[in-house]
Amino acid sequence: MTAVTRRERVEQKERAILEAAAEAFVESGYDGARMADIAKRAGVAEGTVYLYFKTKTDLMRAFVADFWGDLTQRAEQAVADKGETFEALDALAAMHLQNLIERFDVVELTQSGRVRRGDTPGNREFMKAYVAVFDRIWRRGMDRSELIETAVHWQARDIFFGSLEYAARTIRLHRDRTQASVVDNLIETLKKRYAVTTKEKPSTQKSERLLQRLEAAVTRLENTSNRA
Amino acid sequence: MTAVTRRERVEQKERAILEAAAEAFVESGYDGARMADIAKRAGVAEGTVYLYFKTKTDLMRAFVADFWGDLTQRAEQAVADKGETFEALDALAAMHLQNLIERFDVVELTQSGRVRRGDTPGNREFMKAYVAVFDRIWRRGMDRSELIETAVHWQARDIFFGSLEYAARTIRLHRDRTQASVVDNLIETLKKRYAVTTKEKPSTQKSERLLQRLEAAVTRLENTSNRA
DNA sequence: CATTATTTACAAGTCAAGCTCATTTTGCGA
DNA sequence: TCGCAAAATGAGCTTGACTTGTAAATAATG
Repeated sequence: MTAVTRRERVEQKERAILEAAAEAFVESGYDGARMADIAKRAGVAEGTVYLYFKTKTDLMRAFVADFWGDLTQRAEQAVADKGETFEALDALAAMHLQNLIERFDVVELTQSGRVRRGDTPGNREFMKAYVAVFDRIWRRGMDRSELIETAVHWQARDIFFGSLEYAARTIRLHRDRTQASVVDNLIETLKKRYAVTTKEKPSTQKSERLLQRLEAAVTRLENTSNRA
Repeated sequence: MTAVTRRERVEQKERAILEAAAEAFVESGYDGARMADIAKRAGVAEGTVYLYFKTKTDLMRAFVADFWGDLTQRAEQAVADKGETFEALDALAAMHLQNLIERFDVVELTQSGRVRRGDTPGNREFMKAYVAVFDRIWRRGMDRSELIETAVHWQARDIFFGSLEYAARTIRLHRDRTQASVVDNLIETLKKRYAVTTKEKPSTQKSERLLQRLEAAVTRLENTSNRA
């Protein structure tokens, strides 16, 4: 418990403050949270907090970064054992939606990332590593030709994350609407648009060959019957 | 300019304050905007602002409501003369994306709608009338059987608005990515998933039957001509 | 171990910004 | 012109993020 080295003690206190902040932010939102309260929860004077985090904004940034870091780990686990592209996407979507719904407060914090005009909020800066999980699946899918060649990576990604975020809001408002159906629908939609259909193409090719043969035959027959 | 009746004067002043607030919010964001500055811009004492709007939050709410009101009008116009479901959706999507990109600052304000824990921010409260435009198109599409019967209205809506919002962010970050392609892709995706394919399904069935018949005929003819 | 130096902690105090309220000004009917 | 209610004012009040001068704890030095 009680650490020995200086470094350990410092890190321990930093964690304590961060945890206190997390509680406060989740309970009261960014504006609602009071620095004084966070200090008290961490068992530290108000001034001390500022030795570890320059501003309140900084504190929230750290908190949000932590959050997305955790999510990324979980996402990677959820996806690890999934071989086929849409299986992996399904797992990722289910995970993502679940987290969005459970911890929507934090997600909203992420996006409302206090901007005082001028400094880049990095709304999505936090999400970069997280989004990379999707990117990896997608790229692998392209390599394996499980996705059509004309698929535009970033457009698919926006559909994926965008619709899930909106769905999360909807579900929070109407508890009767199920997560599973959202994920199923999304995956179905992506499949219809982006999946390579190994069955369809060949069959049309076959019928085209057939058509050519028929046309040739008919032409020939027409000629012979005309001549006759 | 100078109004006559008391009522008119009051309304005029309210508008002046609202306009001043709009400028300030767009320039500096919610936090950056100063009530003192808004008052000065509107040519009014700071206390006066509070006679018209109870709080700063209220002021922003009014501003954002106005904004979405305008958008709704424009959306309705854009969609008015579009007959077929996906044509209308295409027009709406193009309009929406355009506005998201142009006025993203306001959209972000909408979502960061200051929450002091407890009161519903009504993120989407503003958007209700706006979203109704989509709903109308969709419902009509169902009535006309241009959409498959199993389509889930709200899920489609979330895909529509969610992906457009994310796409808007992406496009703002990478100016080279085009709006048109996003809209095309979205509509294509929705079609593949939700459109009733009155031509395709029956036609392929029909053409297959036709093919079979032709093949049989040709085979027969070939045989007879061979025999001859 | 004593002393000095440095890092860490503290909490009283500053400052800025949203909001209030006692007072003044304005406009209208009698 | 007078009276009075509605409208406007701006000097404070309050709150909460941040600063800063001071004190405690820890490390370095002789």
